Amino acid sequence: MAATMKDLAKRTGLGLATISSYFNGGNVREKNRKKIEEAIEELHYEVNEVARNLKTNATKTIGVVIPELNNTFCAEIITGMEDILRNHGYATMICDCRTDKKLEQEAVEFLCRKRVDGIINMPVDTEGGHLKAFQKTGKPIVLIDRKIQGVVCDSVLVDNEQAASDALKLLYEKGHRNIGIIGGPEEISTAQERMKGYCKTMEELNLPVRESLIVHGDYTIQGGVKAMETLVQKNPDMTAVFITNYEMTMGAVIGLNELGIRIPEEISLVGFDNLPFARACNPKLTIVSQPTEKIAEATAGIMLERLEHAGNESGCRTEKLGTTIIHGKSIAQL
Amino acid sequence: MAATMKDLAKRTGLGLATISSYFNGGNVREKNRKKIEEAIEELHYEVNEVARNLKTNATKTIGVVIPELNNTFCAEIITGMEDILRNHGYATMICDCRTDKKLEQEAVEFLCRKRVDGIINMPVDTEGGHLKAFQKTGKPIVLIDRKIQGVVCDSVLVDNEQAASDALKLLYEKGHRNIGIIGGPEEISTAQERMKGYCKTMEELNLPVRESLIVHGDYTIQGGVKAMETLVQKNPDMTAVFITNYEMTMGAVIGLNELGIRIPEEISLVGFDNLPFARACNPKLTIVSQPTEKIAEATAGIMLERLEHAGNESGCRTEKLGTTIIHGKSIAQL
DNA sequence: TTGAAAGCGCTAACAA
DNA sequence: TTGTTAGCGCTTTCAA
Repeated sequence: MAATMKDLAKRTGLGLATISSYFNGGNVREKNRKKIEEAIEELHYEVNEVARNLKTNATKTIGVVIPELNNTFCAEIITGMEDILRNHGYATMICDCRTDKKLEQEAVEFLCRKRVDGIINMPVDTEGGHLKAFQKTGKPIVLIDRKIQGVVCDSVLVDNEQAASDALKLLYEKGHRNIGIIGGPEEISTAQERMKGYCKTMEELNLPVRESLIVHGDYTIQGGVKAMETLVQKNPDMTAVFITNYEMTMGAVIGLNELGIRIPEEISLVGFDNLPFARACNPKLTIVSQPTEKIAEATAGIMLERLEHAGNESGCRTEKLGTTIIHGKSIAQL
Repeated sequence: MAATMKDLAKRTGLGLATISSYFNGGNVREKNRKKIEEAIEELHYEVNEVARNLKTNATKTIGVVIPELNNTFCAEIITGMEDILRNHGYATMICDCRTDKKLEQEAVEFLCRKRVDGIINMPVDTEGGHLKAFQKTGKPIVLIDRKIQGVVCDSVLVDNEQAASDALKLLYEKGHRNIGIIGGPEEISTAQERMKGYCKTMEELNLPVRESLIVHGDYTIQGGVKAMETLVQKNPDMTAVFITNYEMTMGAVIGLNELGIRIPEEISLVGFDNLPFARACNPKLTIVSQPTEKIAEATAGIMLERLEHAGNESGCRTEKLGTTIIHGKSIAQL
């Protein structure tokens, strides 16, 4: 068994409180400090956080529930958040729910039992029922990327409507009029917003919003491949496509390559996310880039504020971040 | 404050032991079972794992320490492991040490204080000093992907030498003789083995191992770009390059594209990892593919066995898995 | 089958 | 500055 504070006390002849005080930054006489440090060394003592957490009723751990860890967008955000939270003394417990509502619900319950101090969630269940029980504990919840109906809490979002609008206008300026879109799952707010941005901007530009130019993918690579095939087949006059997430962008490129359709000579493309991939494509892809680093900072920032100024219930904050377009060579000038 | 078992006891008029028994699958009279369930409902009771963990001296949590979460190879393995471990009742605590030895050491210490039941590590520090203290606790450690010197424990590896050899032979068969390699950091065992496979196979094939054909990259995208630039500049007669990890493969493709060098007409390529990326390249990349799913299964499997048959010290197991070549169109027939 | 009580390792209030 | 002590929420003996 590992050494305990009691062992340290016995070894040094000091009281438990002195030992505890040593670990919690209290005043300990220099001589005793030395004694304690020697004992720690000899006994290979390591604080037992489990016991500490039980006593202090705080775990210094934040639960993170995401749809898919194996997804660059998620991974980048998590990497950034973990870094910031760790630097503030908070650990991170990541649960990948594999885009499954039931697993998501289980993940939240699990984290609840683990008594995490807060939850960061990129939600799969758009109703938000999975968060209700946790919210009753009064601990903070921060939502990222996607809005949900039923839960009142902080969130960090991206201006998806504007992002889509920017992409469309860019294609328009280059002379494109028959512009297809590969949208996402209809129940996800980001997909709705990007689609709305497309439709609104098409109308603004006096372009007809034709049914056949709209395909709903499922945010996966294979979904992107299929969606591109459908678009190409249905729209012989289409000159450009806007793809609304990274996986489907990859899929769209695969689809075009496999159909032997040249980018941008035959079809122009505006993709989404993942700069290195865009750069590695030949020709380089023009993409809408989401500010993952800023999302991470904003999310961690809000969480830390809630944790450190608990009780300071200042209504719920919503941070909305802008996207940028990274120019490649995947748009032909018509 | 959240409800406790005491509250349930009070509410139902039962003793603490009965409540505990209910949660731990013991025999509880049907009538009391009902009462307890009602009380749980009313009080929104959730087991406090922190307290349970303190008492049972087990957290049912596995620490995972990796160099970079935002790396498909790592992310895929973790996703697979997490799934298996969760299905066996174990949670996962992931620490991304950002390829930093100091952070890696801190991560292990942190997990130690958190009293995780075991650690899975893709090591950055090849000396293994960071694991020494944890190993003294007698809890299991499973290493993935990379060997280290000082620590005797289970590991799950890939046959990197064979992987490199396969790639080389494939290029040789297609008529290539001046074959460059973009290797990894010299201290990492996977990089050493892949390099060894390259050198040995070149000799076997009676090809001179020329200094100028060997570049050591740093396993990053930008490193791949630079390495490819160097290789091309130094070797006008080089017809093919073998790249030894995914990030550098991406970098190599970017480098060639930016130099305006055509694949495979001017330079043939064998890359590493990430099938979707290879498929999205134009032309499709031929790659060495590592069995991430199998690595995940093997690692989780060994860990679970150690956890469930603790004390059954059967020496250390080393699992070595094979790679496969996925054929694309990035090799020219000379 | 159930209840009473001890104790896991720690923190913190209080007393010295 | 240090020691004593209670108790965080749970599991687990032991008795009933």
